[in-house]
Amino acid sequence: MKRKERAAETEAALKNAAKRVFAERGYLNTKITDITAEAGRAAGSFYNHFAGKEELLEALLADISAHSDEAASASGHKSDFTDPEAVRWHLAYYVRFYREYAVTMRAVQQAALVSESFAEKVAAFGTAEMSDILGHVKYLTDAGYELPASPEVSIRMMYALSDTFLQMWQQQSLDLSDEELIEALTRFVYRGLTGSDY
Amino acid sequence: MKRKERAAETEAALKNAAKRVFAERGYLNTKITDITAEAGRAAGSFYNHFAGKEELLEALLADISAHSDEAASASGHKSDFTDPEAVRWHLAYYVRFYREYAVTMRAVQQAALVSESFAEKVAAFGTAEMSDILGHVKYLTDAGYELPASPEVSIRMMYALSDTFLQMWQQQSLDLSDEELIEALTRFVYRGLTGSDY
DNA sequence: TGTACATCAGTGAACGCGCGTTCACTGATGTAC
DNA sequence: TGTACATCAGTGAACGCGCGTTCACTGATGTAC
Repeated sequence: MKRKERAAETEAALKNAAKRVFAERGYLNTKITDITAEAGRAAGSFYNHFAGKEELLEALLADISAHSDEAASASGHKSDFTDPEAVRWHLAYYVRFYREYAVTMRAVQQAALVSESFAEKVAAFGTAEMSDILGHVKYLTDAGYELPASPEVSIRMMYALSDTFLQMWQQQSLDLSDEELIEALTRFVYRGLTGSDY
Repeated sequence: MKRKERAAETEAALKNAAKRVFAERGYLNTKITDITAEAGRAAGSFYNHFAGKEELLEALLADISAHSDEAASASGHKSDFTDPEAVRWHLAYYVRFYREYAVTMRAVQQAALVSESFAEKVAAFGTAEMSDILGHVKYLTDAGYELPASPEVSIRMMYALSDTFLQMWQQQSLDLSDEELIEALTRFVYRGLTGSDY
């Protein structure tokens, strides 16, 4: 079984090389030969493993789902958003997630600009996350808090904020520690949703 | 002077065609021949007016600055952010701006993924807007409000929210009227910045 | 005002570069007997 | 265990497609006299 091992090694090398190269110059700017060169393999080798750049990206995406599924329903999960700690927990989770998979996430977002199928994936991912949170926000309205808009719109604002701000943070390295970042987001979001401070 | 007129007409036709085509399939997906075809001109004609797709985009961007300069320091400008109306005014201004120039703005953002020089333009635009707002936010700290984070970070959160949410709104047409959109943003931002409702 | 020539905007076929993709070949690993 | 053959992962030069860009040409507009 040395053959399959060797193939698996090459496939892993290509995926890791791709992540490095995507991080450096972006998905759209990356040529297939950039990836194979970074991985130290011949150009032709790529096609033993992937039909093209898009399929490689799908493989990277599949890796994420695999890992994040096992971490789902993680311990400490609080769903009552009247408690600022519940909001903080979710944002912290998101920050950790984003940090770990930032390269692939950004690559997928870039691919979505050019490929219909990736655009759909991104949209689906977004709505999945949103429906997750809808229940949490219900605690707020039940407790008499007035959201800034409808629950759906409020959540989308929350995501718009978190997502883009995290991106800024990663790229231009606002010099904020993880804790400061999470604290800033939590305060802004909690205030925005509830209309009151904590 | 019929010659210059004709040239100006063609140039305008190319720019308008480009905007239409960018809106339809995105800047990165657009070929030069897509633009010339949409404009009803021969492919070669393009190069009488622009050195390439990037230069055309720069021309579109220049059009924006030209128009938005004249609208700058517009009437009704309020800078004291302790007044929710001042926040609303700025967000409304931003919404109008974004709606009018959405196509070009999105094209520039896409170009920034692939071109160093456009990435710099985007960054510069962002920091320019930010320094604009810094003074407005000072009213809040002076009045004893506690921002969710440092002024710079707070403003970046405000922009992250507004920018991305507007993009969502444009693309997937959340069915919100202009007024509802502005109201939702204003409440979320005002609450986020001040920690109190209005 | 008329004529001869120059210049310019526009045309579209042709060219050529860049890069994705293929394919004949190599050497190693697996299989059959 | 050994031998002969088959299969497979990897190689990299070559191929060819797509698209940006060029350029010889056309017809119209401008200029000189």
